[in-house]
Amino acid sequence: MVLPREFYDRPVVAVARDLIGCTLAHGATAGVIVETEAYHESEPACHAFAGVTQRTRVLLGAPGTAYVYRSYGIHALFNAVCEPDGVGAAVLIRALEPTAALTAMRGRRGVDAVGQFCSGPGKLTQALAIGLEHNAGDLTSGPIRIGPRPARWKDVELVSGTRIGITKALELEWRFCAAGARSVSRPWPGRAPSRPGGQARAATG
DNA sequence: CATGGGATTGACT
DNA sequence: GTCAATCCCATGC
Repeated sequence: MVLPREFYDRPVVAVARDLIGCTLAHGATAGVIVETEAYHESEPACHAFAGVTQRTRVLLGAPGTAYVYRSYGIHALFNAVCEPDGVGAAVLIRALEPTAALTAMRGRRGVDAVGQFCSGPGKLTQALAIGLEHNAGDLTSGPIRIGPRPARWKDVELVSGTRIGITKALELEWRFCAAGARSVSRPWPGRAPSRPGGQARAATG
């Protein structure tokens, strides 16, 4: 079961929220999405802010397409393109809770702890063997599959915060996470180390 | 054609 | 806490 193209043809922040709790699978490996960030051409942290280039062609393309790019020369980061064709917007998948083929993930990641398999945008692509060759692939018919929330994730509680690792548009609270998720990429911005959840706010919808 | 900058991670102090 | 690895892309000559 795969989410239809219409799911992605909506405001990117709504899609980022709704993707929490959904499943991401490639081959035998799979996990539940527990952390996302939204990016939109209207704000400068988005690659599409500067307009159409060869790099952003996919990002500005049809919703329900994979946008995979290399970060810091090392890591592949996976995004789901959103909003109508011609609008540059995508959801960055930042963390998963691993659910299938954990042995394969362990081998690819080279670490023992399940909590380290997919707790970051570069880690999950390595664990699921998602690479630049998947850029521009169709998420509704290709090898990478995003499915609806399993039953126990139907009413997942969300927290929101500001995005991570960027230098522009720092004020936007476009990062979403499943409350209590263990496999998150980084501590919540501004929270005290000894007080988990300190500045995280419950998402209103 | 040369250069600078990352939507990161892992190792080290 | 700091810092290097490493490469694609956008920009500017």
